[in-house]
Amino acid sequence: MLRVSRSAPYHHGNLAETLERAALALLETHTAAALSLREVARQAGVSHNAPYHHFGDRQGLLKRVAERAMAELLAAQQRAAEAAQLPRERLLAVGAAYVEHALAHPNAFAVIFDPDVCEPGHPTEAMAVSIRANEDLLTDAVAAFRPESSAEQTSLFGAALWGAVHGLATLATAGHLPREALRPALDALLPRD
Amino acid sequence: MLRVSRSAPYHHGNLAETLERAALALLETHTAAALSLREVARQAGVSHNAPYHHFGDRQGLLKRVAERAMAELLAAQQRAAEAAQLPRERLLAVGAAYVEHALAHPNAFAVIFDPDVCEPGHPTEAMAVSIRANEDLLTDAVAAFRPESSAEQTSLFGAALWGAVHGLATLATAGHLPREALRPALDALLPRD
DNA sequence: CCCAATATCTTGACGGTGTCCACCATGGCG
DNA sequence: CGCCATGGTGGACACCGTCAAGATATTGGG
Repeated sequence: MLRVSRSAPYHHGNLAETLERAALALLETHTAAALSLREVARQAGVSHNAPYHHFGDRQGLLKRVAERAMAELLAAQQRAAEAAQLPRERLLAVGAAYVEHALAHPNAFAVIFDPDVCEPGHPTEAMAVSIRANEDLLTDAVAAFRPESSAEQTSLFGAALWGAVHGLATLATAGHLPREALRPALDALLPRD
Repeated sequence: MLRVSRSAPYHHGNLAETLERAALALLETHTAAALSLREVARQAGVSHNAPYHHFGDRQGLLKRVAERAMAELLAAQQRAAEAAQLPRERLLAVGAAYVEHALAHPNAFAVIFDPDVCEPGHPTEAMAVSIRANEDLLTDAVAAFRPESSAEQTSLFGAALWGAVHGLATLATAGHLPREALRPALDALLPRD
C-alpha cells in the first residue's frame, strides 16, 4: 500500500535494526549506564514501549548491541591480520587493532564484556560465535609466531596475550595508561626471535 | 550526653563509615549498577537523603568505595609479595593475588576501574596514592626479576604485566576464561631462568 | 551557663527510568 | 472479505537520584 501522507507509517518496518543502530550511536557519546531504553526509542521516533516487542527488555537490547560491537572488534583484528606479513608483526598488529578499536569506541567495548549484559557462562549464540572466531584468530597468530610450541602451550600463551591486550585496553580507557605506552608494552611482552 | 532510650539517636555518629561499609557489603552480592543510594541508606537505617550530607551524590559514595576496594586489592598483593622468596615466584604470587582478589570480589573490583566512578585523568587523592603504591610494588617485583633491564624497559614490562593480570582478571570475571587457566597463563608470560 | 551557629538528619517533591497492562492499527492468510 | 497474529500506543506503577525546606542535636563563644 502506497503511503501518500507524510506522517510516519504506523509500522516502522525495520525497527529492531534502527533501535540497535541508535543505541550504538548513543554509545559513541554516552556510557552504557546512561543509555536508556526510552532515549533509544525517542531517537527512533517511536513510543517508549515499542522496543519491548523486539528485545523483551533493556538487557535484550544491550545483548544485541554487544553482539554488533563484538563483530566490529573482530573485523578490526581481521583487517589488521591480513595486512601484516611476518608472524611477530601480525601478532602485534592484531593486538594493536584490539586496543585501538577499544579506545576508539570505549563504551561499546565495555558493553561486550559487561557481566550485567551477558551474565558469565550464558553467552548469546552470535556472541559465542564471534568470541570463538576471535580466539581462533589469536591462536593461529600465536601458532605462526611460535610454531614449535605444543597445542597446550599455544593455547595458554594465547589466553595470556588476550588478557594482556584486553587489560591494556581496559586500563587505557580508564586513564591508567597513556596511549603511547600500549604498543611498546605489548612489544615488550613478545620475545624477540 | 548519655542516651538512655533504646531508640536510635538522631545523629548517627559515624554514618559515612557505616554507609561505605554497607555499600561494600552490597557489592558482595550485587553489581554496582544495581547499587542504589536509597538501598544503602536503608541498610544503615537512615533516611534516603542522609548520604548526601557525606558524599554529595552517588558518584561521591562510589568514589569512596572504590578507594577502599583499591586499598584492599593493594593489601592482598602486599601480603603475597612478602610471603614469596624468589623474584620470579614473587612476581607470580603478586599477579595471582591480584587475580584472585578480583575474582573473590568482582563487583568491588569493577568499581575501582569504572570510568563512570572515577573519570579518566581525575583520580581521588587516596586513589592516586594506592595506584602509585601498586605500581611501585609491581615495578620493584619486575626489577628484582630482571635486574639487568633499563628503568624504561622495567617500567614498560611492568605496564604490560599489569595489563595482563588486569585483563585476565576481567575476562575471568566475565566468564571468558576458566579459573584454572589463569595462573598457568600468567606463568607462560614470564620467561624462565 | 546559655544561646546561636552549624552540622546532621528528615520529610516531601519532581522528573526520569524500566516494566507491566490493556488497547489499537495493519497486513497477510484463510 | 473477515480474522488475527504482529507490532505499535498510552497509561500506570514502583523505584531511583536529586533538590529544597524544615527539624534536631552539637558545639563554641559570650
